[in-house]
Amino acid sequence: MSTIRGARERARVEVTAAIKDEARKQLAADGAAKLSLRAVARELGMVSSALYRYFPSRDELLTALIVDAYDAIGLAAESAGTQGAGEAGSHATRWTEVACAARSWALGHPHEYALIYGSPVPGYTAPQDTVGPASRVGLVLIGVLRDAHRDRGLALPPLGDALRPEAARMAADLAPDLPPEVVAALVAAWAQLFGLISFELFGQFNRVVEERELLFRHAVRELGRSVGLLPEGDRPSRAVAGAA
Amino acid sequence: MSTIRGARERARVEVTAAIKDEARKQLAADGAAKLSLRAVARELGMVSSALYRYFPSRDELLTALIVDAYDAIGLAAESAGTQGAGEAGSHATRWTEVACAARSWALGHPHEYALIYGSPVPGYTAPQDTVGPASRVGLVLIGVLRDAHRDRGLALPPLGDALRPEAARMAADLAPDLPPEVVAALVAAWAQLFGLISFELFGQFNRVVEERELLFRHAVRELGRSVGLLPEGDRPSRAVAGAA
DNA sequence: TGTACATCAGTGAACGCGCGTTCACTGATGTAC
DNA sequence: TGTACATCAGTGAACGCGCGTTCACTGATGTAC
Repeated sequence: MSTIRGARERARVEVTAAIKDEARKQLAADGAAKLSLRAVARELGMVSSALYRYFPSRDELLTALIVDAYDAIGLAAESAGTQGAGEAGSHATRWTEVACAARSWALGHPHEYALIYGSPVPGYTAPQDTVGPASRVGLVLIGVLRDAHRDRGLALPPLGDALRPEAARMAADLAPDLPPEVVAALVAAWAQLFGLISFELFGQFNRVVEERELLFRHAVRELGRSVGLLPEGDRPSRAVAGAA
Repeated sequence: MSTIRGARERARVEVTAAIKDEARKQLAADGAAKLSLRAVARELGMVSSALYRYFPSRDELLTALIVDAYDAIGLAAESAGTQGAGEAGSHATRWTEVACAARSWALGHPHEYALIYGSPVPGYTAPQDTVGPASRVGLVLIGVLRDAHRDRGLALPPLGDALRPEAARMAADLAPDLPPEVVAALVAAWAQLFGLISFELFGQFNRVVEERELLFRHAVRELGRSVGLLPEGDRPSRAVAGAA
């Protein structure tokens, strides 16, 4: 699997990584639209046509960067989500930690974040390879709610008639063990979480919000409430039956 | 003010509009990064250098499009917000209507939306002219809450110590007549609203959400609750004193 | 009302630039016998 | 262990393209007297 056979293969892995690193550097400097194979090659001391041994086109390089970015923010969320996964009663805290991990990664990698959560790159359509990595953060959030539901149930009022079938469909797709109203709220909260991050990163909070981390934590705590999580210490008022 | 003196001035206004229209068309076709003065001129049957009589540079043209886009979505929100502004008890409905108007405009003008709420255009820094228009949607939301607060008060638990000073500062800046906890919740809700719209527009809901309008309306209703609005018919459980 | 002058929209050529991609090639590394 | 061959990373030149911006110019529209 991860064993590398010869010097040639080893070199290939290293050069591929170097290309992506340099491309990421240029992404950070000029944004995705200005990412240029020629510039990457130049900086690496190669001739531009040499890159075609590693990526068949500029778009494929972009795709690789997108997949890496989804994986990176997904990994950040996952490690924040598994820490303290055992301690009961801290589900709201875990929820917040996951959200904060996503935000921290975004602040540390603004252009990579823009690549995946900003406007789609013109003329570029994301291939199938990206859908798995793209869902990792969402899966972590689902995991937190699953644990919370198992341990103490999630308190959320039932849905109106209109949304009920769609919520049931989404629940069947994403998390059959969670109540549909929780899944509907979760999908919305997922989008809203990235709304908070994007507004901060893309400058909409300039001259409006100063203490951005404080506001973020507050909003995320409320988002947790909106999916049925209760802050530590509270007990659900109308607990839904939870397994185990 | 709006009187146009001579034929020359009239022509200038018309050509300026034609340039912006064509630029918007190209924006819709290829995205902001590919917007090209030469292509716009070509399509208009002019020589590229002629555009410099109207816009001193590509960036200035982009700025004009950005301002127009903010104004357009702002106007959409405003007209949704003033309809039914008189009818008491319908504040939650107005809130939802404003949000739906923003979403509708975004769905109808996806590339202009991406221009203002997507990743910042590389190498482009928004000048001062954009900050006024950029705040119009937010101001409409503030207006709805102001009316709701005047009519029946807004029910929201007090803030924790950490966020209180920042909330007070934001309230003083944005809406001195609203309680700080409402202003803090509103700023977050504002970002979250656009998170919902952006996820839908930028494709994150592909293969996840089918009934997007239903989910949006549901989430927006809950967002209204998060800023202290209560759906029609409900009375606030712990009404904060409202003026008038 | 008529004339001299100023303003300004639009032209056309040019500058200098960087881009993605193809292709025939060289020479080093790996493989099969 | 040694040799013949296949693989493949990297070269260098070239193709064809579009871009933003400048500049001296022409000719029509507007203005002052």
